[in-house]
Amino acid sequence: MSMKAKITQASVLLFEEKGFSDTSIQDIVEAIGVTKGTFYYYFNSKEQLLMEIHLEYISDLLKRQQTILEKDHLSGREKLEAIIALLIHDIQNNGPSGRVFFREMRHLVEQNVDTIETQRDLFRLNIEQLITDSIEAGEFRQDLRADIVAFGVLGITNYSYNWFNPKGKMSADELIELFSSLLLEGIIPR
Amino acid sequence: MSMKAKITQASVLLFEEKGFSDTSIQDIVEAIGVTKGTFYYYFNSKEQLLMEIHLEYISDLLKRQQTILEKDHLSGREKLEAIIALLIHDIQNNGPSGRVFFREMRHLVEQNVDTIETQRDLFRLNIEQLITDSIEAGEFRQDLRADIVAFGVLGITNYSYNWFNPKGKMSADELIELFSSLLLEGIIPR
DNA sequence: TCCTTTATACTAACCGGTTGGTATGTTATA
DNA sequence: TATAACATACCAACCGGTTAGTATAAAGGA
Repeated sequence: MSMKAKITQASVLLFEEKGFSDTSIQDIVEAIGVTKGTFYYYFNSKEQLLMEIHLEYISDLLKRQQTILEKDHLSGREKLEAIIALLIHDIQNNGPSGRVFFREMRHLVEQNVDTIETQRDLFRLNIEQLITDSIEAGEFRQDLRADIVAFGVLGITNYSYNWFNPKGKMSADELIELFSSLLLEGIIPR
Repeated sequence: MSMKAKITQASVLLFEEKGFSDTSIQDIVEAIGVTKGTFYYYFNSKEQLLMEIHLEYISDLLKRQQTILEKDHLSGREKLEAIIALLIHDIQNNGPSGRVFFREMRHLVEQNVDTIETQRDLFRLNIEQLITDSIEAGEFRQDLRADIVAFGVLGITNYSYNWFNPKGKMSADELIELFSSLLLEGIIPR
């Protein structure tokens, strides 16, 4: 693994554990056995490192969301389930990055916040569009508000980053099935 | 308002805006025009201040949840809707405190984290129990897992702290109705 | 009632320690 | 030998917390 990737990986773990502000660059370089000179050879600032972590996280999610949305043979329901699965599986593979993404965005400079928020909003608006289309197609309830449903889906999945342990008794696939069933079928018996 | 209350209020707003670690005690006392000595007259440490903010927030929510659960004439559905309303309305009244609660708990010392987590878990387990009872009573779907539904309800509502603006076009009451409908009836038409 | 004591509510000044960042020096590799 | 990849040493600024001291008010005794 390249030194830059080592620095990034160690940073994510430390940022997750202690937060961005309480993690010093000294902490980061000590974790991988180098010195501050090395850090500033690869990054111009602590903030730039945080920005790269954010960009990597959200652009990866957007790319994978896009491949789901392009699968025209899938129904709206199947696409929605696939996006839920994308996010829940991501806890397993990218949990630390996700938690840093949700918690530490405020420490980016304003321009970078704008960039990240635009991409984050795009992910949400893609879900909203999927729901709008499915409502129009008659597959989803006519009286739903697509924006609120999108926020609901994201709320359920993103909150899981805070409690779901993929190594626990319940597997990611079970959780995906349960959340999909809850959202699609509702709590009240049919 | 007492000086201690002033300090707490100013702190919540600053913690929300800049985060706990990036808010210095100097920032807090400057916001209300006193000096650091005043701060340490009322608090033993910055951490103690954070703990009091946390305690006030969660104990208030628990108390109000309890009054809902005690209303025996309400159905499970009505109780669940009342708890959703409790949390959404709280964004309006206690948004800053809520965001500080969700984001800054890690900065408490271990013993205090335990205390807060126990109360936070109690809030969730109360919802879980309500759902378990309603499933057994046949009011809710038999194939639901109460724990997952509780996490789902909390995910949807707590995530709203991050995006819902009570002063925007949509009112809190509208949002409560939309979320209740989504969770209870589901996305797929009946 | 007067005077002493004590409590309250602060202020100003300071301390040891840490921070992000920089300037410069050294080493390995191609 | 030139450049990439580091290490070393350092700085000015800032941090949470402490301390000594002060003005005002309340309480208590002769």
